[in-house]
Amino acid sequence: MEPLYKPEGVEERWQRTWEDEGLYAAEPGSRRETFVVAHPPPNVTGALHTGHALQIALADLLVRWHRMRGFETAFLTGYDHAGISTQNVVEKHLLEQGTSREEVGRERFVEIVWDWLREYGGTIMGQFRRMGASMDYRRERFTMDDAYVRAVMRFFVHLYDKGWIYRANRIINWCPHHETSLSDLELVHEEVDDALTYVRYPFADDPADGVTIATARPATILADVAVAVGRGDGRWRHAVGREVVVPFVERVVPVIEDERVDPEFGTGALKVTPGHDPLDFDIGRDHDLPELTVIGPDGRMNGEAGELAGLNQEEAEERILAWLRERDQLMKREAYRHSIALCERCKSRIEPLISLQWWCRMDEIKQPALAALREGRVRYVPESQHRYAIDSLENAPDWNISRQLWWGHQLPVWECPDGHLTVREEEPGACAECGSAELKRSEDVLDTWFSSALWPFAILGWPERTPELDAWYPGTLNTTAREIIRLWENRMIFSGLELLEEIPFSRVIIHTTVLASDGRRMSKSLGTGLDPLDLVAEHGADATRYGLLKLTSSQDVRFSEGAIEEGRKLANKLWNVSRLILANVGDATPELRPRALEERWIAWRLDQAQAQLEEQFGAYEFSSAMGVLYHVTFDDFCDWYAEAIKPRLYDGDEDARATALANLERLLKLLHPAMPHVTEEIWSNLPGRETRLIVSPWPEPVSAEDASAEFEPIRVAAEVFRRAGVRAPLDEEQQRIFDAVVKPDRAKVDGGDLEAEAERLRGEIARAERMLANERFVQNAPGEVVEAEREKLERYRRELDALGA
RNA sequence: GGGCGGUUAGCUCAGUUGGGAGAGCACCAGCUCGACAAGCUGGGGGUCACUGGUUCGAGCCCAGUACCGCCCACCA
Repeated sequence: MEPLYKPEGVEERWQRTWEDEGLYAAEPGSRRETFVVAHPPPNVTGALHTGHALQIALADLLVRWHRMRGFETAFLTGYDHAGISTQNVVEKHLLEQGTSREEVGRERFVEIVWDWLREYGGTIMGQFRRMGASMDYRRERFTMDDAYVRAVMRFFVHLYDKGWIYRANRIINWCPHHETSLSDLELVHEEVDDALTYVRYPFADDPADGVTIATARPATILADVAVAVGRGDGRWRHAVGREVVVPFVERVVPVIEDERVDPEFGTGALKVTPGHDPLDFDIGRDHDLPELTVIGPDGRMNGEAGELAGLNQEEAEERILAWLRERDQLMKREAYRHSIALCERCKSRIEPLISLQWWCRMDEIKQPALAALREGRVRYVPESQHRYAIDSLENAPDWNISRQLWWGHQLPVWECPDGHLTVREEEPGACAECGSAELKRSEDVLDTWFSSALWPFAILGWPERTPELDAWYPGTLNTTAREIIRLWENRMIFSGLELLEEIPFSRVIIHTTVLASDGRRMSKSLGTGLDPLDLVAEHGADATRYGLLKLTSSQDVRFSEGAIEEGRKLANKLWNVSRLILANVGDATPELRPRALEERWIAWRLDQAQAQLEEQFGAYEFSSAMGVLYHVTFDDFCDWYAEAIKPRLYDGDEDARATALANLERLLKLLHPAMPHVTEEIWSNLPGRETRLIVSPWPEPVSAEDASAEFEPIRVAAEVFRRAGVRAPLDEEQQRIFDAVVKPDRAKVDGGDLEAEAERLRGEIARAERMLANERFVQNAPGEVVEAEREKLERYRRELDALGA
C-alpha cells in the first residue's frame, strides 16, 4: 500500500464492482422495511453540475446508511425529457447544420430529437455513477418511455373528466423565440433601462383638452380600448365617463374608473390594452372591453396594425412617436428603469398575449396536499421551507399546462370540424359528440412539469398495479433545491394524493444552494459554474462528497475548495492509519477484546461518535456529521488510540491486534455512507474479508462503560506537560499510555511557561468561583449548567495541582 | 412593494432552550518518533455589522439602523 491514497482507478473499480455484483439493485419482493428515494430526474441533455453533485452526496449518504441498517433501499433514477430545454438544444444543432425546425417539419423534427438524444443525450448517469451514487441503474426511466407516456395521458384524462382541466382564452406569457406559452414559473426578471412616454389622448368632444397617460410600450397604443383612472381620483373627475381619441388609430374609447390604477404612478391615468398587458386584461374583462391584438406570435406588428403591419416593435414605436410629435401629443419622455420578464431559456422578452390555452384548476386538487402539509404528513426540511411550501400552494394560480412546442407529450385531445373536443387516452375513431371521423389531434404539448409531477409512481409502472408500485409507493424522501418546490415537489404531492390517494414521500429535504466563491450564483452563462467532475478528477469522489456535505448549511454557502481538500485529507489519514494497523497485526482477525484503558476508551468514543452521527443523519445535519467523522478519525482514533496501541502492536499483543482491526472496521462503517470508495478499498484489505462493506451491517453500540474518568487525566497531564514541562501524577496504566502518546522530545520542556500557565488557571478558577458564589446564577441557571461549572472548577484546580507537582 | 435569510478570525463557516468566543484552511514556531508527498505539538489573530433595551450575565432574547443575498409581486 502506497503512503499516499490515490482515489483514481480505485473509485471507478468499486463503482463497477458494486453495480456488477448487484449491490445497488432493489427488489420489490423483499420483506424488509423500505427506504425509497425517487431521485430528481435530470434533463436528458444535461451535464452534472454542483447542485446535482450535492444532491447525490446527500441522498446517497442516506441510502447507503439505510442499506447498512438493513432497509430494502430503492434509489431510483432516470431522465426528464425537458421539453423546451431539449427543443432548444436540438434547434441550435439544426441551425448549425444550416436548417431549422420549420424547414424539417414536426414529424421529422421529433425523429431528429430522438436521434440526437441517442447520440448525445443521457450522459449524466455515467456522472452519477462516477460520484458513487448507489442507484438501481437497471430501473432507469425516461419521461418519454411508452409506459410513462401512458401515465401522463391517464393523468390528463382523469383531470379532464373531473372537470379540472379546461381550455380558455387568457393572457399568457408568450416567448416569441420558442413561439410558446410559458408559466409564470418559467420566467426570469431583469432590470432594464427603458423610457416612460407621456402621451396626451384628446377628448373626443374637446380636442384641445385631454388625458395624459404614461406608457413604457408606445407600440401597444394601437390596441388601446380605454383609458382608466383611479377610483375617486379628483384630478380626473372631469374626464370620467367622457371619451378620448386613441392616437394614430384615432379610435374613440371611454375613460373609466378602476381601483387597480395606481394614482401615484405617472399621471394617474392608464391606457388600457387588454391584448398586451396582464393588468389591462383583468381590467378589460371586468369592464367588458374589447380585446384587440396588434402584436403577433412572432413579436412583430400583425395585420391589425394597419400600415405598421410587419414592423418590429422598435420600428413601430418610432413611427408612432413621430406621429405624436407632429401633433404635439408627445408630452414627455423620461428615463425609466424597471424589470421585465424574460424566457428563462432563451432570454427573449416575454410578450403578454391573449391565447387559447389549456389550464388546470388548482382550487380542489390542492386541498388534500395542503392538508397533508399542514398535518405534517409531508414535511419539508428545514421548517422555513415547509411554511413556504404551504404558502405557495395555497396561493397557486390555475396552471397553464399547454405549450406550443413540438417536443413533449402531445395533448390527448381531438377536435372534429364542428369544433367538438374528444379527450381520450388513445386515439378515438370518431368524435364523441357528433360521430365525425374527421378528427385532428391538438398540436399542443404538455408542460414538462405536468409529467414530472407523476415521477414517484410513473417510474414504478403506474397506472399498472406493479409489484414495484406496491412495494415502493409511497416512497420515503426527496431532495431538491428551493426553486423546485413549486415547480415539482408540491405538484408531486397533489398528483400522488389525487391518483393514488397517498402521499409520494413524507420528507422533502431542501438543500443549500452552493454559490460560486465570489458569492454569485453558479451559472454557465455567468461563467461562474464549476464542473464537479473536475473536482472528482482532482480530489476523488469521496473527497468531493465529503466537501459538499461539509458545505451544507442552513443558508446558501460560497464554494470553497478547502472543504473538498479537508475530505481528501481525511481519506488519506484513514488510508494511512489502516496501513499502520494492517502492517502490524500479523495474522490476527478482527475481534473486539478491549482490555487496556485506551481500548475501553476508544470503544466509548466510537459509541459516542456513532450516536452523534445517527442523530445528525436523522436530522439531515450533514455538515456537523462530517465534523464528527473528521474529529473522531484524526483526534481520537489516530492521535490517541493508534498512538497508544502502537507499542503493543509491535510487541505482538494479540488482543491489541484483534481489537485494532475490529475498531478499524467500525470506523470504516461509520465513514462509509459519506466516503464509500476509500472505506470499501480498505475493507477489502482486511484479513478474512469476503463480504462487501456496502452491504455490511451498521454497527451496534459496544455499550462500553464511560472510560473518560480514567482517560481524561492523561489528556490533562499531556496538556500540562506540553505547556509547562511538568509531569502530573498518573497511575501505571495511565502512565503507559502517556509515554506512548506524549513522547518527551515532542514536549516543550523549558518550564518557562509554568508561571504563565498557573496564572491562566488561577484566572479561570477565580471566574468559576465567582459564578458559583452568585446566588442568582446558582438558583436560576439549569442544574446541568451549574454542575458543569462545578466540574470545570475542579478540573482547573486539578490542573493547577499538577503544575505544582 | 411584500416575504425569508444573512452579517462571528485573513478565507469558508459552526456556535442546539442566555453561563468559559470555536472548527477547517491559511499564517508563525518547535519536533520529526518504525502509518501519514506529510504528520505531531504549541502559538498569533475576533468591538461576534451598528445603536439602544431586557438580564446577575447577551454572539444568542427584544426594538431599531445599515449593508448583502434569495424568493415572490400586474406599478403601466
